[in-house]
Amino acid sequence: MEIKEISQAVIGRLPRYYRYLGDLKDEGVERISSQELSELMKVTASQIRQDFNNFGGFGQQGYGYNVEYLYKEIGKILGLDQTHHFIIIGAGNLGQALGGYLNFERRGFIFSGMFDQNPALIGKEVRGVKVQPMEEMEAFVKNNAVDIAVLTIPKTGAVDVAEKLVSYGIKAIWNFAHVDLNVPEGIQVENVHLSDSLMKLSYNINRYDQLVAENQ
Amino acid sequence: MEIKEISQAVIGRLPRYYRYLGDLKDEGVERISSQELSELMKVTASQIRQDFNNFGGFGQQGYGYNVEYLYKEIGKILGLDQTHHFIIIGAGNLGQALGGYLNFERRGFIFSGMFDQNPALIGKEVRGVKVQPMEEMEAFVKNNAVDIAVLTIPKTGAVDVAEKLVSYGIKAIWNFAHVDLNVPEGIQVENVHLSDSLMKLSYNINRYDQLVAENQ
DNA sequence: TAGATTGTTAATCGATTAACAATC
DNA sequence: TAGATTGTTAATCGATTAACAATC
Repeated sequence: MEIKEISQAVIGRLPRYYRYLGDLKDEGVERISSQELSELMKVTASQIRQDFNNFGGFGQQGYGYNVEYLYKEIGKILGLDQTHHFIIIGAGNLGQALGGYLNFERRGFIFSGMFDQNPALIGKEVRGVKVQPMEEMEAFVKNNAVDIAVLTIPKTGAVDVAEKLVSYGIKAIWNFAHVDLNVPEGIQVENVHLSDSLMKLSYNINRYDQLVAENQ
Repeated sequence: MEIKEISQAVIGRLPRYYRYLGDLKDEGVERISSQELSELMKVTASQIRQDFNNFGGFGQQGYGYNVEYLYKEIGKILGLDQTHHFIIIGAGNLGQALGGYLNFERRGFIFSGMFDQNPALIGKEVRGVKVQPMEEMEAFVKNNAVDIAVLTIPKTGAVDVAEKLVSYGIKAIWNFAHVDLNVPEGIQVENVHLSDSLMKLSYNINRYDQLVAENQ
């Protein structure tokens, strides 16, 4: 089977579709047209149809889309029908928050290990998982089929830790450290740079204030 | 002064420029050309020059850009020369992590209040700020010139709380709740949907696995 | 002045939207 | 069959890249 390259713009929209379809499913809605969904989600119907058609036709002319079927298919595309094991490096508040988040488990992401440098945190438990010293990381990754590493450590050291994780065989890094990692091709990285996000917000506040000041 | 509308694509790149320039400044680098910066950041020099020119010329032909000047200018564009007061709604681990993050303060974001529904958390202190009951929110926002509300509560209730915050006069919401808020024009919202981000990562892992399987 | 590098215009590329034929 | 709505092609729009004249 040939796999067409799908743009990250499309991929980025899939989780939102998935969320809306999940809600509709829970409300007992059986079918929906691209038009109805477009009004709900405030995007164009055209975009919805284009997006879905990247993966082959999920709908039916004259009918629309079956909500439950579409929901499941998008889940499959996102790989949510598969199980991934993740570990968290950095057992501070953010690491604990992510470790404690039950919804990840529901989507197939299994929280299986947690590591920290700080001796004071070793042994602490988050949702049944004990914090281990960094020295245990290598053996743990290799023995437990860990796919994903979540980096919730300060930016100093993040690049080094990432490099080590890759050498241990990790496939993907969810990076909360405020630094760009440099990983080999084939290792997936998803950055969550919280302060970048806050700065964008700050820009938009300012921009709006200026706009208002101007039109007075 | 006329203000040109800048695309969010450009705005989204500014924090990253800001970070690199800050690092260069700390390393004592005085000037940099778009070419050098492009190699460092792995973007095209053309894009760098286009981006900066949205805000007027920051460079000098034959010389390049003065690092410190450019750093400061981007900071101003992002509104980091101004002070914003923020409160956090939801004093769980994520809320505590964000409240405890010192770097925000350095950028002009002052953590000034924290609220939660859960009586067990009331009175708890995060970086000198005491958790207050939700009933205190209205008076606090009105009396303390709070600009930004950070929503770290479950998605149930988030829409309601956001609506209330807007009625109290908040300007912007940094939304960590996994739901789309519906706010009036002029209220800035920046969503951080963590599970969406994790799903994208999951997609890319899968995609790469398939690619490898195919080419075997 | 010559060399370097920006600022800016033009060309290209990709993503979004519109339109409509296919088909349920 | 007629009406509805998809799948898909074509048109438009916006963002990125290339090219080069301006200028330090």
